Amino acid sequence: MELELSVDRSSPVPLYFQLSQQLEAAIEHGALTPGSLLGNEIELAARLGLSRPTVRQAIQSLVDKGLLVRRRGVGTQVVHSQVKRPLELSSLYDDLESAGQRPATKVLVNTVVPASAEVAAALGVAEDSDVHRIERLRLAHGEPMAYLCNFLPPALIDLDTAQLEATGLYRLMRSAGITLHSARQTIGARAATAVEAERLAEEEGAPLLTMQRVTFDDTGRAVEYGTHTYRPSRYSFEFQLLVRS
Amino acid sequence: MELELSVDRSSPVPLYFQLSQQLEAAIEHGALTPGSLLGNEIELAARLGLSRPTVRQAIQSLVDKGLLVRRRGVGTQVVHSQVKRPLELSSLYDDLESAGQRPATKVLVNTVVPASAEVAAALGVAEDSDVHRIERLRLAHGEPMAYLCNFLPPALIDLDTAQLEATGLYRLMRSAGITLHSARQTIGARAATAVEAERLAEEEGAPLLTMQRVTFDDTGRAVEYGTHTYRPSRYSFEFQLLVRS
DNA sequence: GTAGTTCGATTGTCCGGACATACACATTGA
DNA sequence: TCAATGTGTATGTCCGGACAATCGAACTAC
Repeated sequence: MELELSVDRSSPVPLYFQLSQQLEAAIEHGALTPGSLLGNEIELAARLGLSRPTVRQAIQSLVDKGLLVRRRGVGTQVVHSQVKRPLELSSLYDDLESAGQRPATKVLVNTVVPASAEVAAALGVAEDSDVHRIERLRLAHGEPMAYLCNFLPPALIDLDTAQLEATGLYRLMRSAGITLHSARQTIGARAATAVEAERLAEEEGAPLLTMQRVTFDDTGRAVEYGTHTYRPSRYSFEFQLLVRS
Repeated sequence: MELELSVDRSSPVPLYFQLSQQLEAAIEHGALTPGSLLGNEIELAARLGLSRPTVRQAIQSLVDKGLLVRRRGVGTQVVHSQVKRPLELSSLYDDLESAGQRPATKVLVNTVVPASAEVAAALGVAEDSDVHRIERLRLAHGEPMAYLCNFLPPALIDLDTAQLEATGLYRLMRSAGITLHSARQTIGARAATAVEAERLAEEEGAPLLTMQRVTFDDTGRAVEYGTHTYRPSRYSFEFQLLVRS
């Protein structure tokens, strides 16, 4: 079986990227079956009219994604396991949407408040300086699923309530030209207080899943701090990890 | 300020790796301050007597780790944020130990059982075939912290109870020559049953943090399936994420 | 003064080659 | 029979160069 691969040299898309996408598609589509060898790099490069470094760059990106495994003296083969998606800096909104849940958002609060000590420390701004505060209720199938409380530094983005109800916060930030880079997260659990129970239609004392997150852009600025609580019967965190070798 | 960098060509350690380690150390140590430019690649290569691709490979590995950011036409600079550690495929034991908690483990069960449907599906073995089952209680400061129930395929590793109490499961597997590759994890929460409460010295109905994980080695084989419950007052999941661009 | 343009600097992409290293397998030897 | 050795093949590392794309700043023109 010969895999059909080709590159378009007139395209502005980098050659290694064209190749890696085709390989990834072939794996996803099943044309490259798990465990199968990929053929050696030299020959592959010759077949495509590319140099070996370019082919290696394409392969390496898929190795980094966990789709391929290289073995010296053996070859490169497709990992045969149910690799879903590696852990991304994901938003709840996108998670739900990709699960076909058609999420709804109700904005409870959208205002500017002085930063508390906790918020100031997380965002790296002065205490009592102005920060945006938004509180949202995320619903799926009409049922409350999560309560989201977020703080953003001022002058970063203007938060329109209508937009917040139509899409997710991360998507808004990205379309505002902010390139998200990393986030620090803590996931825990606790018993619901009376107020929390009321918000999420749970009983007081019921277990809640909690997540706190500080998100940074590519310059290292903190761009968002959030405290979220989820109903564990409706949501859990699910992700794939890769070892860093 | 000139950063002291040098490579040892007689060392078997790859040159790019030597360089990346020195740069990482310099960042960690503070010699390279956040936001500072790294100097252009050409000049850096010349100074070290290396080629540009080698220098680029070193820098790239740190970019992948989230320590550096490249900007075309500008240069490469150190990310200025409190980057802790990226999310690793971590073991609870290592987590605790690195936090200086001196964890203790009590092995409750270490036996071989026929695989249930759930376990068989997770490990990719036939139902009712033999699998190892181990149940452990993880303690810190004499207090129970987590209850760990794990299943392993047979003939992979022999599980000595004494060893299990002395170290973590992941460390045992690694030293048995198994190279961990990826894991699929689910984190949730639920109320403790009477049995769970008893084990963890909690009250019935108290919130518990739960984690299920299937771990794969580099050939894609499932090598471990685990169901863990944590006391949320004693433990929470904390990690750093990077965006995949 | 402001907007548009040019230009230098720096990374991004790609090439072709060379040698080292590790693994699998066949061969050889005891 | 079994272990040690050799051999082929594939990836790992490294080199030196070339041109393109992009960013920032200085410069120019209105």
